[in-house]
Amino acid sequence: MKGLSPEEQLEYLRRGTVEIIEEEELLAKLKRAQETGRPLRVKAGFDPTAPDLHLGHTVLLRKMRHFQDLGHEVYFLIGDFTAMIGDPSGRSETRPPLTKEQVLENAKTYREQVFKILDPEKTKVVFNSEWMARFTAEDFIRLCAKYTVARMLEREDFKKRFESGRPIAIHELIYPLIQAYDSVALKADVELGGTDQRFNLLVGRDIQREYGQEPQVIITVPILEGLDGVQKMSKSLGNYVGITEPPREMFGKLMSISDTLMWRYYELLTDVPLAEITRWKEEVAQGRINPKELKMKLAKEIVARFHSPEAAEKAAAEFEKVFARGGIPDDLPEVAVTAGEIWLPRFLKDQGLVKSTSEGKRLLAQGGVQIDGQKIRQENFLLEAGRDYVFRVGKRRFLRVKVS
RNA sequence: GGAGAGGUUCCCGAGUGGUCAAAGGGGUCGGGCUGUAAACCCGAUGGCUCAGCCUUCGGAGGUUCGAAUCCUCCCCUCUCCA
Repeated sequence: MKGLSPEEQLEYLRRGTVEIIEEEELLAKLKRAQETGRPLRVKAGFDPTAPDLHLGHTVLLRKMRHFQDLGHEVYFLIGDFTAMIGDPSGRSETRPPLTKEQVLENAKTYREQVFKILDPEKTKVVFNSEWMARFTAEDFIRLCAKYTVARMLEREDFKKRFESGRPIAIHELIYPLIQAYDSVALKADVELGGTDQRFNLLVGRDIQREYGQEPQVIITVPILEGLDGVQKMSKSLGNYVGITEPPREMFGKLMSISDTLMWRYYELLTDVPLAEITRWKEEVAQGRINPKELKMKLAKEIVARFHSPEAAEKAAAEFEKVFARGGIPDDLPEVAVTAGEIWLPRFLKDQGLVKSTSEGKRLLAQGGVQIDGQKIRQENFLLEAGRDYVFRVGKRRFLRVKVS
């Protein structure tokens, strides 16, 4: 990777980005890095409140990794100081401030998860409290003096709120300045962020200039759509694939995405060459490839990355068995019970297969409950001694019941 | 500080004294069709010891045979004026 020319590096980095401001500057920096042998300092900030990473976060992490593969230095910035302020980007609810212990705990989780993608050798984890905690009131006012209210109000959401008379707390206006100052403190050459960070990243350029530094290049990456294909992937929307999820879950979730979304995931979550993806699209359009095959391939690749190739193969085989051939999973949860007549709504609830007896009744009535492959609709069932039954509720909930 | 609007079931949003566990839409779940894709069709969507009962309409009281709907106080959000 290090053998690439600056032009080739730029090409490599361009994939899956929305915007690079400015490309010429990046090229110049890449050239200089190669000439001087001094790698670029690449920064990306993370909020210490959300240490549970999902595939959406990995779009950015992968871009960071790309820089590392090219020999550059990545600063994984944990915004513990800024967490006290709360980034106003997007939502409006205030977040509770975190304690030092919580921050450290979250940072630990970050490290565990993030290095599934980043190269630990080339990653420097830093906290902005390192420099912000020492920031004096005087420093702070000097920083504030370098930007104007009018410019701050150029940001889309501030502008809208201001024009419609909705409140903008002053600390919200400060946030971009602090983030920008982080770039000064780190002497960042490049800052990466999602498209929703665009404005903040741009402020970083201005502030660096004010402090006599060469402005950072900013690179924005798309916000990944969640499993629904519409809204951004997020834990609270429940449309995410967490990177610590078990292989089976990961695989199943990825198989349920739409074909359109599959292309998007290929582009942003894998290193499959774009030319290859384009070719596949044509072959699918011509009916020469069943998109399902490509989706399996995608799911396998992602599971393999976060678990192992073996785990991926196993997940794929089991998926085929259970969903394509109507079989049952290899290892399903088991319970031992005594023989007798049971009332299914209660039984299903007690076994955790449904949330309430009412839900159990509903599913039964709707044909969503199977025992040994037979749809069961009546609420009472006789468990015979010495037999095993396999319960299936909905598409994916299974339970083996051993009766004695 | 003053004036006004509003807080409804996961979300949006109807509902102004009984026929309201509460319209409609979204989401979700189940079934059908499939490739656990999309689209589409059907159904469900508070809980329970389930033809009945219990708990829900910001909170606490009150009026009434009966309240999400009326009254009182409180909490919260928003708009306008200062």
